[in-house]
This record gives sequence, C-alpha cells and structure tokens, in this order.
Amino acid sequence: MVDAKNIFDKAIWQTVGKIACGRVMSYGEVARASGYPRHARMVSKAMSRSADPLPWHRVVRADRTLAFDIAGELYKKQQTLLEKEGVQIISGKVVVADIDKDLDELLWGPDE
DNA sequence: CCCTTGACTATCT
DNA sequence: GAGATAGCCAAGG
Repeated sequence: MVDAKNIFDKAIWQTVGKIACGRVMSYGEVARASGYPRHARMVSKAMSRSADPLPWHRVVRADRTLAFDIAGELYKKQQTLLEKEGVQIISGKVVVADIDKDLDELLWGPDE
C-alpha cells in the first residue's frame, strides 16, 4: 500500500533534512522543493507527524518570521536552536548571511 | 457532502 | 509595521 500522504511526508522530511546549518527555508520553499507547490500548510503537518530528529527549526515563514506565537515556548525553543547554529533573530525576524543584500543594515541592525 | 482548522502566502489598506 | 482579506490544499468531525 502506498499512501500519497506517506510519500508527501517523506519528501518533506528529506527536503528539510537537506537544509544546511545557518540556512533557513520557508514552508512554501520546502513544499515547492519537495515537488508540492502551494502545500506550505501540509509541510507543517508533515513535520508534526515526523518522529525523526527533523531540523524543523530551520523552517520559517516566507517573511523570515518564526511560525509560532512570540510568547510561545516553541518560539523560544526555535530561536534558541537557530542561534545555536549561528542564526540570529532581530526584531522577531531571522537574519541569515545567505540574504547578503543589506549586510550593512543587518550589522547595524534594521530595528536599531 | 459541508464546515472548521492549520507550524502558510500574497496583496491591500 | 500591523491588521484584514482572499487564495490555497489536505485532514478530520
């Protein structure tokens, strides 16, 4: 038996697992890279269903904000994990050198 | 089959 | 920048 759901989940886990340290991907990007565009919402489900040590903390929203409530425990956990991998959170947004567009602004701090 | 929900996204105000 | 709206797709009641 082959459930499409299983295939989908597996593809998502594999894509997420390919994300390197210090790098982040949005749900839409993960879904698209897995071959399922517009399945951003399904990505969240797939990761929740996964019992494997998936680097879910490297998956953020399209605007680089964390997907959880700012006052939630998961939010703080994700932020801690990201900072531990060299990723910093400024103004609630994930800052990665991969963006390299406004490095000056990043270094100086867009919020301050 | 209809309705609600969700770790989403893009656009408009 | 923040809130509201619409679009999107799948799972569960």
